[in-house]
Amino acid sequence: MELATKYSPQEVEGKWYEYWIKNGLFKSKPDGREPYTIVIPPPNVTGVLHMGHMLNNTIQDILVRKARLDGKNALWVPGTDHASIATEAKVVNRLAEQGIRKRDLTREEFLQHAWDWTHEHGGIILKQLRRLGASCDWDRTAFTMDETRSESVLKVFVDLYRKGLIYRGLRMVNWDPKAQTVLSTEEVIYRDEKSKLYYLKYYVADMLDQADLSEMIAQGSVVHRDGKGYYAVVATTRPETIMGDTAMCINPKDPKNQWLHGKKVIVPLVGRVIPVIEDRYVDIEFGTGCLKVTPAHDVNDYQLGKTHNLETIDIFNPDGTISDQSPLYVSMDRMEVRKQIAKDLEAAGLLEKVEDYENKVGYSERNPDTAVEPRLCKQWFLSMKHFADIALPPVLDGRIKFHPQKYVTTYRNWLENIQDWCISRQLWWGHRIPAYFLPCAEGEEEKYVVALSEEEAVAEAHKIEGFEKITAADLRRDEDALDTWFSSWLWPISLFDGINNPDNDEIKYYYPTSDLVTGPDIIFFWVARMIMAGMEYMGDVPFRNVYFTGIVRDEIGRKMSKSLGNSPDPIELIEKYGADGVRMGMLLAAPAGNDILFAESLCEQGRNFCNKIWNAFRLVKGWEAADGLEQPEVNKLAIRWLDAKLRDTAAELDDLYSKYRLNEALMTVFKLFTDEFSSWYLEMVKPAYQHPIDKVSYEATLSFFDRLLKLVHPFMPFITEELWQHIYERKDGESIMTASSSSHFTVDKDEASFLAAFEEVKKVVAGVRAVRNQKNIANKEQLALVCLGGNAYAIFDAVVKKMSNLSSIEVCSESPEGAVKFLVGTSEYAVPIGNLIDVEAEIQKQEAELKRLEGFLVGVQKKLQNANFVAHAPEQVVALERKKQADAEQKIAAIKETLASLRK
RNA sequence: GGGCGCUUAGCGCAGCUGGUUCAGAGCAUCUGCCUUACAAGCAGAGGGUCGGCGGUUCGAAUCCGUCAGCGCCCACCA
Repeated sequence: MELATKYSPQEVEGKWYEYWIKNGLFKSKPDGREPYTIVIPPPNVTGVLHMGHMLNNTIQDILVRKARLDGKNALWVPGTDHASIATEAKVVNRLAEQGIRKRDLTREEFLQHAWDWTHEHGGIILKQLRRLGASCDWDRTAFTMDETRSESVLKVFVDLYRKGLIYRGLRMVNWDPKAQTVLSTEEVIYRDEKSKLYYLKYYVADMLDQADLSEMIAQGSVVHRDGKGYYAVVATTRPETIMGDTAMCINPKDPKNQWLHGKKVIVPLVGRVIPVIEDRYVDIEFGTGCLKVTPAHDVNDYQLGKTHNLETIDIFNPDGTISDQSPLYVSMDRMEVRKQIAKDLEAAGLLEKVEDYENKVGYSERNPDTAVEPRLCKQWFLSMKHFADIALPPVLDGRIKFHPQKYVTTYRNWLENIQDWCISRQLWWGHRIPAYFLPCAEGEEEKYVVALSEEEAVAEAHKIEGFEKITAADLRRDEDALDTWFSSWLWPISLFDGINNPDNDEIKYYYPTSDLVTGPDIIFFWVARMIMAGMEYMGDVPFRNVYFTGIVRDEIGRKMSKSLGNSPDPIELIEKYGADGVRMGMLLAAPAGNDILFAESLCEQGRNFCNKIWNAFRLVKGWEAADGLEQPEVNKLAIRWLDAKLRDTAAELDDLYSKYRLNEALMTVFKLFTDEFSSWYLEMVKPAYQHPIDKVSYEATLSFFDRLLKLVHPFMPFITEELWQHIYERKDGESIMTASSSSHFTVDKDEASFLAAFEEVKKVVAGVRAVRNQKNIANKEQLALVCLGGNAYAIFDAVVKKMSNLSSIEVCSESPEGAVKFLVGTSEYAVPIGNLIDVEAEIQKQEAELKRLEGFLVGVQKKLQNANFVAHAPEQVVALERKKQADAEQKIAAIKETLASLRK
């Protein structure tokens, strides 16, 4: 086979991916083996692959391929999420482009558009994942809104309702005026914002008794007055909400505002007279200590309103414009009103001052430009106390491990302060809430039943007094859909149909899954809730380990985003560097939990590594194996060494995998291949040009290559499959993916010391090479090596000779003339180079080394002279220091001798 | 305001319960090589008072305190 000098992924990747699919190598079904299961964090069905997915899915694929190689029954289940709010927004936008407004469509028509869009764009992302090499069992591809999953969601809703954990209630919720739906508290993102603090004048409506007032002032009241009368000053960041003011509040303990006690004030511009109420909630220090109370539009004000029985005036429409409940600015946008009202207040002399102010404003996670509006509405909630109680223990006691562990604290804090989960959304794209309202008269309290189907709902309704005769036509199903996460939280269960069919073989075999790989940004949205659902419905954790990846950023640490244009297209990267190269690039910079600063140059490194592997293969495959040839000594040593080295490294890798230190595992594999295998082993056994290699060494090399490819495979599936198929004749359907490899590697004592000795030998070789480098002696030119006073590693002479290109290795007690000397440990070596030697330079070098060693010796001696050290430190440590001292002294003596001879 | 984490070579990082190989590998840099596997390569080399200060200890990158800088999460101060 003729091989190009460069690996070309384009010719290889598609071929093997097809082969894997054709042979059903990604498939899994329950059997007697140990299962290893990952469920994919389902990407948005209409999404496209971005760098975050690349990282996340590369990691999952590495884990699943490793498990497969270890002989486990590995399953990675793919699927997509309907992403209710995001997808609905996309569909609405697309319709808008076509001049269609959502509100002009019926629910059915709209859903038809949404499904069209889903079918058109859906699953693109899954196709892209194939390019990456993702070894998912595609036959199992699921969708959060497919039949099985939908049925599961509704069942769970009904079940939780019947358990009393789902309730419907009037609450202050977060409203996204753009998407026109309510959001959960987790979907609101608070950002610091530079804004203004407006100081508004609220004139006092009552007549003031001058005597009282004087006394108040004497007691510390701070009174404001101008030509139009007495007034209070209220500081607010939201002047546009004054139309909803129904009270002003002061702290009863605030002396400055005592004069307002029991009075009434007039809302500026609006003219409405509102009472001054008192509540300890008000911060005396903030602003003037006067708070305007708008119960309809602020969570705290709502609480105050409830306590003090205030009227609630909702001045906003769902789209964020001013409603007709307001006397002013009707149908203007709230943000416009803020600007306008400031001007109008100013003009009316009702604005005392404006200050710059920094505060936090909540934005919609899905519409980051839209400020969320607190709004009072009736919604469905899931009571969370119970779930927090069942979800906390498994994480605290280690049944679920977080990597990195620090997220345990985050998790706990959230659960301990959990709020009820608002699960209804005013959207159509999603699972429609299975609640049916019964007919009722205007103003009467709503009545409803919750049931899986309309028939059931009718039956349920019949049980209610007064509704015994009701028919399906009388029922009105709730228009709202469920929060997307209300389906995702069932994912590890619903993928195996564990809700509908709790005792089926699949759920029993695959649940709990093994590892979950996801970002810390959805720890509350998803991870925590899956644990809740798992504990509630399976009585067991949904996964054993959670690997939190970092956020993919660009080289200078900015988050990758479309608007910044700093996010490379993953598919283009794959085309440029090959999937294996990109996978390596992603992982190189990705320690668990740290953000990764992605740079294309990392993919280059990956591509280069592919070439390295490719070329090593070219070399080996180019050899001609000769039968009767005697095996050189150096080959025997090399083989013995690499065999041990491979087992040793494989053990190290297993350890790294078990700790999810995948980037370190990759680095270990990388060094194993480039340094140990290519630079050392291959160079040792490599026959002279156009000479054959002995059969034994050849076979050994092939088997080493085979073993190495398996170690590399989880990281770089394509190139490893390609080469693995070429090492030996393989049967059709065979694959490196499932090639057996013992997973327990050990190195005995003898081998360990052999490995250690070899490391010393490498230093000798490096020493000779350094001499060549300094003296500009070509590699072709043979040198001689003299071991002064003895050769501790004589059995490795063949190695040293070949790797340093030596004519001879001799043991002498004296250094020959004109030699450069170097030390490895305490052994001294000399390389005679005749008249090439530069005596002056050599003296300088040796003197520098002498100085360093003498300094080191002083340090060690100080330590040993310290009676406390000798008395307190463990014996071993003291012995070690003594050895250091002896070694240093020996080295110093050797250098002094060298210097003396140089100076002769 | 509360909580968590980080600060080690130019860069991004590893250094587990304090003491062998503790100051490390990778990339980048520099030097020399187009040595018939690979120049997308090979062989060498340089580079850090482990954020500052204080403490515990015979001994601290490692433990404790404190300060500074950075980051993340949570929280109803308008």
